Amino acid sequence: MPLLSKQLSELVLAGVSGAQADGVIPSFELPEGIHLTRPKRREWGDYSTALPLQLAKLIELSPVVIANHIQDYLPKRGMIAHSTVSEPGFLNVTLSSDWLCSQVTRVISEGSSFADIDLYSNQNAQVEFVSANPTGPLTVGHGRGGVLGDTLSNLLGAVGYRVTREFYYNNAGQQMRKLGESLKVRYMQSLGMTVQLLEDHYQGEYLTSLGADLVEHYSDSLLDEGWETFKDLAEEDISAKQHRTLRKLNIVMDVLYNEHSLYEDGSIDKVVNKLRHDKLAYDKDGAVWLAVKELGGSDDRVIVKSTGEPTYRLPDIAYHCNKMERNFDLVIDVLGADHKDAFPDVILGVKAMGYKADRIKMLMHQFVNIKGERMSKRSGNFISLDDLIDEVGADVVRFFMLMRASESHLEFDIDLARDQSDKNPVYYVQYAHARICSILEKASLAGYSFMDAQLGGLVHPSERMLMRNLLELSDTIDRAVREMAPHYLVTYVRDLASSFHAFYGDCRVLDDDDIPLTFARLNLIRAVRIGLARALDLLGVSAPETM
RNA sequence: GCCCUCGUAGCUCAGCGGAUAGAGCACCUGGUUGCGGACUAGGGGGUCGCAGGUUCGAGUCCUGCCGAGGGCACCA
Repeated sequence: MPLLSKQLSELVLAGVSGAQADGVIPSFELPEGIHLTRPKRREWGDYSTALPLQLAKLIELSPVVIANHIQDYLPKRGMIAHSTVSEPGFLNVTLSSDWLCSQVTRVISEGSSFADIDLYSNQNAQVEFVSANPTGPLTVGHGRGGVLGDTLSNLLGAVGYRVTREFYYNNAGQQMRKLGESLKVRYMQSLGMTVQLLEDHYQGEYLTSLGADLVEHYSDSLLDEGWETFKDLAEEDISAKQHRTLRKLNIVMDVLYNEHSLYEDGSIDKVVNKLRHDKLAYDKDGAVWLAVKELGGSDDRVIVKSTGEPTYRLPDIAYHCNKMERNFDLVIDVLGADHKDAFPDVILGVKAMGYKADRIKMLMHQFVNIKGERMSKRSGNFISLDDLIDEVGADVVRFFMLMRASESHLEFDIDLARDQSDKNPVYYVQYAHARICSILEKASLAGYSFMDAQLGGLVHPSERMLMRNLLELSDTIDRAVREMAPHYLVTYVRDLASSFHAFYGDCRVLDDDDIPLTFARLNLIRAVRIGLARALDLLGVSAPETM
């Protein structure tokens, strides 16, 4: 079904063109769509537009006069009950109750797909996120990227894309050698030998315990093995743990893409050769440089070190060329603030390779700051994503990670997150869902059936507000996708829960003295339940029937 | 020094160029002999960092400055 905003927009534009056809206002090219806002005061109706104010520049009439002309030609049947004009030139519309009720019926018949938008079907999207290297446990920062990427993927699915969730990891280069060496030291220490880690080795406790595990399984039989063996063992173990952590958050990747394969299949060489051939890469001081300035960027960068090893930029470019080869219509990189500055260089590199890189978008997120008395007991100031999930639960982690705009710093309040009371916004929303389930259960036991309900009479302000909020899900999804901003969905679901709780206080659902109203309200809350469940599902948060 | 993000109520944050800037928490006062009180109605609390500019209209766009975070490697 078309977006609520689009339907209204078309009606208003029909009013404009009607007025134009009669010569009441001059003719000009109509805009694609108009901007609607939810007015703050009830007497201004359900939606408002400042279109007359904007048109006043174009056509030399006062905004109020224009608004009145548009209003005269506004189609009044159907979704709009009536309209008003207010100073200094707003056009306000009020939705008809019958139309709202008909939409409740529609929501119930369409079920969980009621808000899906068929906008990008047959298009493929790829979302790359987390992309941690297999050198240690995932951090809470990875958690934010993970939840953002996964939820954005869900949203893309809701607008029709076929989505590939992808995790890119760097298992090549000197850092992996250091990982192997570090594990070997831990292994030897676990055998009682006196060896020390170097300063630039991986100091984490997880390698100590892995070293001990290796002693248990292999005794001292690995002593003659080189760092490569230990690297493989560490990589396997750490990767498995990373994905186990992600699975706890309901995140399952479709593709794991490793950097090493780009060396094996010649992609890296191909990039260097082509760039050199096109004079977009050159040799200097024994290294190969990418001519970023030539490409319109800031500073030239080394892509192959004088040691012959590529820097991370080169495989990144090759990897993104590979994405282009896979013909995705949309490619999104979810990156932390610490990695985002490399993105423009990669895009320039991809363009230099002859691809249309404007299909590639970046979703940047700021860091997570953990706040609270109850930090992890395990290790001082460092708390891993795994610890955090164990501490507060997956639903809370996902919800909290999505509460803020991604470009804002996120303060994760562990004390609030652990609080299983009304203070916690996750429970507030889930409680609304559970409450509805409880009423529906009670209704079912009392013998109410939903089949033949005539929906009407839902005219209480709380009912209207609830219906209106419910129907905004598709607009919310649309906007969240357009702006790559999943947090709009959190705002939506909190608003919907809030308007349900208000409705619950104002309007009793089960009322044996008014069966028609009971049926109508039962259907209303069934529809609201669908909306809550769908929004929570997109967020990757559970919608419990009891709590 | 240069680049990116952020700066809104005591705290954490929403706010799609429009009307009297909102929510949660905290604080104060009410509400259920009702379908789940994990609820709800109301109150106090604001120089939207500062200064210019664009606009009929700026928290929102532009410029400069201040502050916080991140980046500016032959690390990723």
